[in-house]
Amino acid sequence: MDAFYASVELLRYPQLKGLPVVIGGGRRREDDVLGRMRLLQPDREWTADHLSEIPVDVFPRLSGYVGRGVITTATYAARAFGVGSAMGVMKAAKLCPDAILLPVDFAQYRHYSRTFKDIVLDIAPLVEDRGVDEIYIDFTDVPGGQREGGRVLARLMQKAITDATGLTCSIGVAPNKLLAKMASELNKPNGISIIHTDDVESKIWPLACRKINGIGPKADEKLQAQGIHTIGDLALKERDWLMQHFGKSYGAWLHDAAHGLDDRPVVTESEPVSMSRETTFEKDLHVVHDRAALGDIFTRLCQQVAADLQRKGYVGKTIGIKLRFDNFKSVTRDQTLDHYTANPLEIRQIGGLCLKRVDMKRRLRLLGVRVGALVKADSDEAKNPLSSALTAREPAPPKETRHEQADLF
DNA sequence: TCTGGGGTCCTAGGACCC
DNA sequence: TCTGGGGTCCTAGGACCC
Repeated sequence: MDAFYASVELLRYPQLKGLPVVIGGGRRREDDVLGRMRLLQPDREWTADHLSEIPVDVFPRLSGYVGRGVITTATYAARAFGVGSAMGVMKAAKLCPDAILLPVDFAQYRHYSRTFKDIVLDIAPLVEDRGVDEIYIDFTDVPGGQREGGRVLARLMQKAITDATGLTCSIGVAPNKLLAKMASELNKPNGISIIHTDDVESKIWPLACRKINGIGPKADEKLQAQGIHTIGDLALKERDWLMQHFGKSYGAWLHDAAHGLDDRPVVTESEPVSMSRETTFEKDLHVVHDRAALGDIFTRLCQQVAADLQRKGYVGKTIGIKLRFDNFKSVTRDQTLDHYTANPLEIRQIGGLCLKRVDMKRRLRLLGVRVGALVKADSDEAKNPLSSALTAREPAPPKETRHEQADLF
């Protein structure tokens, strides 16, 4: 298989190029720079067509920020200050107070995401969705896909995307998904990189292990402790040794990944497994003291997740809740029903039972509701969950660990 | 000044069945 | 009489990704 990995770069203000900019935070509508321009210059029109005319000094800075938001992404100039994705905004503000802070705008991202994916689908039909700004493409059977090792097709896509959206796009080309994704990062932004099997030693092995999609902070820490820093270090380790230290499955995968091996297909269709809604409070809430507020938030989350299910046409039979305490420890509880539902009242009721099984001695910072084990609302399974499981047992009743405080919830 | 929200997949133990 | 083994489902937690 030949794979592309393409990701678009979403910064749309040319006047901010080269400046430290972070996107993230949240809950602050006054961050809307177009709104500020309408106030500053009400005599003329300010729409998305005029983004490039907004003076740099009108954009809000990190320094004034108050809240619990995190950074979604940052420009390279901002990263030079040590600011990066997933970092708390308050911490970023300390590192680089003058950086420009842009709010996340999911409605706009969805729009550009759709355009980006539609353009690629027109050119190459086998596309795997990896979130708003990323896709894998299997171009093995695309006519002309092999010209210049894929570079011609990659350039064509880049041009089509930029013409339609004004966005830049980085593309990696390789024999598989693992290498295509790594290739795409070698030449950002708006680059094209091609990696062949023979290039793994020279182009991949010098990279840090973290660059492999699937090695996160925990695995990396463990690898570092073993003196394994680069992918080359990893490739030198015996398969058996890795399996002993990292588990049979993960160890074998590490070994394959370090050698650039990956046989996962590009998956064009998939069904959702779960849907959830969660929220972090502006201030930690106390189960007793803030009982009414928590109850309202909980009800709203149940309504939201039910609406999501109904809008997308799914029902689920595992209802779960998630709590995060003030010490950042999380717990989850769930319960599986003998039928499927997308009913907010039922989700709320079962979720309430799950809550009672949690020991609430600390203040809460997050509450979430999840519905899993999804099937399509119009499927046979949804109408008669026992039809495909005539021998189904009565699920074991959840442990009756009731906690008095939770009753107040 | 800590640490969002929405997901997927894996592991591991216990229940239960054959 | 102290003792199977395989398979699936349920639950909880955690790693990881975008």
